[in-house]
Amino acid sequence: MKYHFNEIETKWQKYWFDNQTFKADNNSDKPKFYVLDMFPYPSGAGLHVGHPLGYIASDIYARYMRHKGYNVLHPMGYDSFGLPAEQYAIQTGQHPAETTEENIKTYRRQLDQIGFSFDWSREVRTSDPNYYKWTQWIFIQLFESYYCNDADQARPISELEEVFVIEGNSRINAATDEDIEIFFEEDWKSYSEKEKQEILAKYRLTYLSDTEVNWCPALGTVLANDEIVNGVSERGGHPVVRKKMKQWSMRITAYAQRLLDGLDKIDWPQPLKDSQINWIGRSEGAMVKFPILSFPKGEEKADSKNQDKRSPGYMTGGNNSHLLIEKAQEMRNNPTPAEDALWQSLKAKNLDVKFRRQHLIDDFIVDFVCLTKKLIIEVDGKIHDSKQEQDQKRTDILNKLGYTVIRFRNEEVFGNMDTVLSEIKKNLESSIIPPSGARGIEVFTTRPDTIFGVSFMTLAPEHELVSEITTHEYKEAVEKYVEATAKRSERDRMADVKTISGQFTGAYVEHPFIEGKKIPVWIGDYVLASYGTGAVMAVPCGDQRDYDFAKHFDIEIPNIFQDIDISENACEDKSAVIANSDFISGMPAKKAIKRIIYELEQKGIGKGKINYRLRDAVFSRQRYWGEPFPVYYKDGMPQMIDAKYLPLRLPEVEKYLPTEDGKPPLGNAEVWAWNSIENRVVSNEKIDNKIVFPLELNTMPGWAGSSWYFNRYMDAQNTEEFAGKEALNYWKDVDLYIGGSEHATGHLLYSRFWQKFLFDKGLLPVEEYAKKLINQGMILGTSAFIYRWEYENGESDKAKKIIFVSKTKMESIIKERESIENSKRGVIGEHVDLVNVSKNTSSDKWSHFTPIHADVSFVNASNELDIAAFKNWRPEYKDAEFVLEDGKFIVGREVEKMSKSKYNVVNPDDICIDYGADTLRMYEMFLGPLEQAKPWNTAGITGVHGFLKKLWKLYHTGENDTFHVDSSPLEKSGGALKILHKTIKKVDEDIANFSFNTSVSSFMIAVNELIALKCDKRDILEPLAILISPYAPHIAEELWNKLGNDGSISTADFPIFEEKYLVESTKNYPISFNGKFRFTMELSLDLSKEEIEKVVMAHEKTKQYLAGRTPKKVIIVPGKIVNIVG
RNA sequence: GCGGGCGUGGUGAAAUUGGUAGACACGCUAGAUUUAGGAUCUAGUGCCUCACGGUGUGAAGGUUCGAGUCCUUUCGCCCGCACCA
Repeated sequence: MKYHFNEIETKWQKYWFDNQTFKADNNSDKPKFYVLDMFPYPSGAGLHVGHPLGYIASDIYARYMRHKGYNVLHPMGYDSFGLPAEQYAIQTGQHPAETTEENIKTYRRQLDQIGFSFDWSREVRTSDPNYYKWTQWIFIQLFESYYCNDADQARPISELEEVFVIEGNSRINAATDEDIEIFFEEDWKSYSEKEKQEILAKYRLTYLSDTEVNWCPALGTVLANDEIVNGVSERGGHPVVRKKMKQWSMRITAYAQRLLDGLDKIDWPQPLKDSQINWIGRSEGAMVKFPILSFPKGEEKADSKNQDKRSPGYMTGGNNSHLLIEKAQEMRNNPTPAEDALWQSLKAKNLDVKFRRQHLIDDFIVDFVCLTKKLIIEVDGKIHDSKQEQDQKRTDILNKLGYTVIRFRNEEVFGNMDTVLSEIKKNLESSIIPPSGARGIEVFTTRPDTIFGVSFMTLAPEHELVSEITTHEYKEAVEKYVEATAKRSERDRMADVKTISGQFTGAYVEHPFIEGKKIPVWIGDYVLASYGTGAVMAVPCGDQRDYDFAKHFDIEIPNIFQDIDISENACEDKSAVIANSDFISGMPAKKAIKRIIYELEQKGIGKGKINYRLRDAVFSRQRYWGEPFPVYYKDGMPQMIDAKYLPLRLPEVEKYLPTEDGKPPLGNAEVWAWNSIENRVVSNEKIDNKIVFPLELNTMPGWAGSSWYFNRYMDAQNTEEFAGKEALNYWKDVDLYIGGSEHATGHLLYSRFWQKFLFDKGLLPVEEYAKKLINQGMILGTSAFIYRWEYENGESDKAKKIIFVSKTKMESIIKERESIENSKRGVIGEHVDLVNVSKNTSSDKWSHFTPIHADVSFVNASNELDIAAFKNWRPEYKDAEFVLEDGKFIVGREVEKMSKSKYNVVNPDDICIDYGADTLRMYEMFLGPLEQAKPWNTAGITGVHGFLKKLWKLYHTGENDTFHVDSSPLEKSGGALKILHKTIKKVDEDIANFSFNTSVSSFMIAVNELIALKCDKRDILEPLAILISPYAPHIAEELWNKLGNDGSISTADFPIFEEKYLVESTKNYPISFNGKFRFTMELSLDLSKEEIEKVVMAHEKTKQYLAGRTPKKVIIVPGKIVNIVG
């Protein structure tokens, strides 16, 4: 009986479907095992032969684990929101849902045909409202949460509101926007509802913010960085501008450390971990604040009498100075009687120091301050009795900034000015803190130990302080520079690393440890606004970029390294000893860093800080085909739709393009407003901003739905929860996840973030969702090229025939041409005559060959082109001429990514028809290691197909090749048993190591050997069928059935390896001389070293190879090798 | 520049702890069989050499009785990040 794979495969696929063979139960006595594949985006092109590679591997694993007695969850679904369906909709008007539905049907048919053991009852589709309902729900949970750094977990936002009412935000340690300001309970109470919401947004784990995006007006959409090439759109080459847009962001940065720490707990490939580590980009260092010495507005009056002799003042105000400065002026002009009295006294008494009144310190207006001594004097009226607590907080903050605050009551000032003054004097004496303002430039540095080597400071041109600190003199130059950099795209700036550019601002900061040392502040585009604080302390002797900058602009380069020459290059070596650095001189970097951080913290001007490269993730897309946000806008502020009313379904639109005024496609929807009373979507006409409000027009990005789908599989039909507690606790996490490494810093990072968040909320039992992950390598295509002869020398190409030249011939023409070139004969070779091309007599202008992709389906295994098929492919090739070699046309081959445009796609459907699914499965595994990229070559498939035929034959040794096994008990002859157990052992090990390619080999070896033995024993062939069943399930089911078993083979117990069948009594020892193998000797394994030596030395070949010499040494490793040295 | 991975026949690749390099296949060669084959079977196939033998895992060193495997240097290819302070 022949191996009719098509019949067998259809039969068993139907059986599995009818019997729900692979439906997993959420309740079982068996241990659980969860095998997951990355679900595909169902594209219109269908699956090619590369896609199922990972699915086959995971299916083998899942089937193997079922044999091993596990309750296996092996689901599949579709990541069905996405761009191609939307673009197709723009072109054709067909609803993306319809296209997607069609594509899914194709996918399902293709997947079924390969015989996967998926539990389809748990299928998920991200575009299904029953699914995205829960994606929206998770979004709401994120909105209602903030990240508490003290508890190191996400907490409800309502907690914050409770604290704000009682004591403001000064004691909250949370992950927030950078520009968070301190406020007190009175402030909170005085804020409007909108202001409160604006503040809370800075804490929420998802928030709206103005984000710079790449806007392409011609395409009417935002583009991702990788969709832009050389400043224009990849598609169509339209210009792209940077534009600020209100976008949803995810505060993934809150989880940076935990995302890093979690990697230690999971068995994922190291390269993938490395790229996540790299992406998160943790660096340890310090924040240092350099006080600004400048001529800021207001301060420059300090010495207005003599413009040339202006001395720098200290900018001590905080970030809100611009709001407070007028008020301070007003207060200066209208002092209270007590303030006025004290002011007069302070001026009159010569205290040797300068006092300022109503001065800005951070975001406070203090009554009097001596900046050089950092002493603040406050004069309070009665009103302050009721505000003591608030005053204390203000004092605390000022103390933190290094100021001493002393407080007098109005009565004291009027009653006894002398006592007040002597008190002030006393404080001035004791205070020896050097001057420093609250206003300063903060920098992040990983090398705080090099702080004494700072000779300038560089700000990113976009830094917010640039406009404030630039002096009059440099204003024009700075503005010009800022404008010039703004014009260049981020990409240009990054690509152009070599050009050094920058501009001095005229401003100075003061060195934190060297009193009075002025450090010039520059701007330069080598500093990125988006990393750290957007400012660097430049240490030219310790950083090459700073060094180059300093050299270029002729800035001093102080050397702070002991015995290191920095005349040519900076020294970035951390092992250098610090010198010329006051209290850290002589220390190695590590110690110096510790000390500096300690000192910075003591002085309140800096602290140890861990900085991350990771940015918050922009979560808005200006697309139609994605999850709608469950958000409407009231007074411009986002409001969440109550979870009860989810899903918020995608509205119908007429056009899938953005609107003419640049709104996202959902702006075309006519019924897209939220009635907050009836809690339903209503027509836009009803918007009154009282009850009916506009809905969000953006949709969620592709990674929203894929960030939690693995949890949904555990309880895919649940309508009450995103997944039930019981199911979640049973399946817990993925035991094996297989997918591509291209998702390393996308899906695989975002999904870990969501998992951790949901874990924090107590909604999930584990913090990492996938214990083990394998990246399958890409299967590459083998493109076929044919070589087109290109005419030159001015003759009209169009009039000429299209001529293709067979590969070897083409190569020999080129070779010949080279030799002609070399000999400068200028005569063309005979091959050109053969193709009737007029001879080129000028040797400097050769015609040449252009390789053209030919569809691989026109090419056979011997690289011969089916010329007739090729001519029919394209009308322009109809009359083409072909120059053959030995009567054949041979194509060139090259390995490339499999893609439609390269005509090298191999369809699994064709393989299944020609060779069967079992052959496809085994061949894909046989190609090479799972994790490695490898080219597809259909020609090689015959080896695996032949193997399956041999396997079939092994069970069909009856008359006329009918099914036959010998069920009589096995005789003693251990040969077959040894083969079986050797194979069991190998397959067990290989599956444990995900080395599927080698187990296919061992099956081949086993079958070859069993055929040689003419083995027909049931005791061998039955376990063999189970062994092969994970790899080739259809043929295994058929054989299992023929062996007389009922039901599916899929849960048959996997054969158990027994060592006893492999025990050998002898070993064929390799005998080496000086490490060189010469011959073998069959010896008993019972022999001792001495006995082996004796036998080997007595062997005549040994004598022959020794040729009379006496060996110096004989190495004997029992059971392994004999090596004779001498 | 930084981080990671990989270099073994004509091709895809094997080689648990260092112990007979190239298993298993493809391809190729020869033969058998068949009306024919892209079917089946047999034998051979790293390279050099008629052979004896020599040589061989990108290259060069080293450790070792013994190295594809360990160490150092170096070259090439691929992937990720990229002025990250």
